[in-house]
Amino acid sequence: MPAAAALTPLGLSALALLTEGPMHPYEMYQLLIRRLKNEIVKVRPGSLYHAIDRLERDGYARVVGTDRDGQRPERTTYEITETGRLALQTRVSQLLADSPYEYPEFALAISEAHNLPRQAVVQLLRVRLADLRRQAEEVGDMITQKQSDGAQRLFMLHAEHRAALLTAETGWLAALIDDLAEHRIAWIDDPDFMH
Amino acid sequence: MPAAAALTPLGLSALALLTEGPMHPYEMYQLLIRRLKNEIVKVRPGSLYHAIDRLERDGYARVVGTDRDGQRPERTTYEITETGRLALQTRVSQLLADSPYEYPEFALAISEAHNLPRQAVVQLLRVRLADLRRQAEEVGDMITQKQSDGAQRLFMLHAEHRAALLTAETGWLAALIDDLAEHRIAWIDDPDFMH
DNA sequence: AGTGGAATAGTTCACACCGAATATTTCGCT
DNA sequence: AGCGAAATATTCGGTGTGAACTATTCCACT
Repeated sequence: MPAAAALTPLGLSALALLTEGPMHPYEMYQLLIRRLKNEIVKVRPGSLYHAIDRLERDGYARVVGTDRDGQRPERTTYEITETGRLALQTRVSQLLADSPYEYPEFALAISEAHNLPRQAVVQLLRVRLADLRRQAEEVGDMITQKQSDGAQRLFMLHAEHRAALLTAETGWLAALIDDLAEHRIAWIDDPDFMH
Repeated sequence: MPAAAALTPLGLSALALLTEGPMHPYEMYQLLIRRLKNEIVKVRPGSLYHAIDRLERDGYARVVGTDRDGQRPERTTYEITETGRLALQTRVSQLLADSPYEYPEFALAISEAHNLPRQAVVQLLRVRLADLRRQAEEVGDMITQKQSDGAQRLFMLHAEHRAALLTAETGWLAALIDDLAEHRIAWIDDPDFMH
């Protein structure tokens, strides 16, 4: 077993599912979609099969047999190993304490925004702001709705987190747009801009 | 020229550099590092060369010649094309208005946190909180320092953005840790937890 | 003056991952 | 009978990463 690189997000999610019992890949796919994990990790069939292969290769999961339902393609069922359980907990711990910086593309966009004229930037940011506000509302609704369904708060933490970030981002962005529109920030297309 | 997929972050950065004049890859690398773009995009020599090849393939940049300094490896100099300028502005516009959701790994970590006992989670989150606070302070210092250097605010926007997000995240996290530590959130290892 | 190790200059390559597209079979409907 | 959707899986090209590789310059120490 060579090296075993860190669990990728999808690998981690798959391994977490195996914690609930043996499963075949397509079943994992279904569950991930049904549980909306799709909002938290990017779930694509192709990537999932690859991720599971790696789990096996690294000794975190093993094949417990293949069956077939009628004449449908054959399914391989996997189960988690002890090493797998350990790896899962280890990785979750790591990520909780210190998830690595992720280079949001928007940061890049602002840092290259000077390639566009001020007014264009203002317009574009207004579009973004509207969109962020919509998302914030969506997440907010989702939370209150689940809450009234009596869902455990434990399972809504990620939504709360997202809500907090969205609020901060909309606030900051609204202020920025204002400063830009009111010429409180010098821009490269100002007549008196110099460097 | 087939299709030309969207500029990747590194491709975009490289193209933006070519805006300032013809350059060879290593020079771009140096500049990116010196200007701390490294904090905004992941800059690795290998990826940069690939990214530049793609710029050329897609007609956004073209070779203007190769020279060599003594017996050092030969360098190829590139310049931006008109299509390239257009593509740059188009992509920046897109990203400003609507950068796609990026699946922060921490969200995944919280949503799998129930695989660990409550106290472990509290401990780990305390570590993260300390780290986030450190980062927030760093960014804050960076901003005030550059400000007193008389740097244009235009070039500090990404730092302001990051500061805003860090503040929100530390605030939310501190509250969460409290709620967890004080048992205000039911956890799977509670004696009376049920679902 | 000579030697050897770090730092700089500049690039290439093999491998791993992701994700879109694409099979292939079977079921449920009309 | 026919046809679209579901079930299940694989293939393949694009991208990024880290190591390796070549060649020079700088500098400390003998």
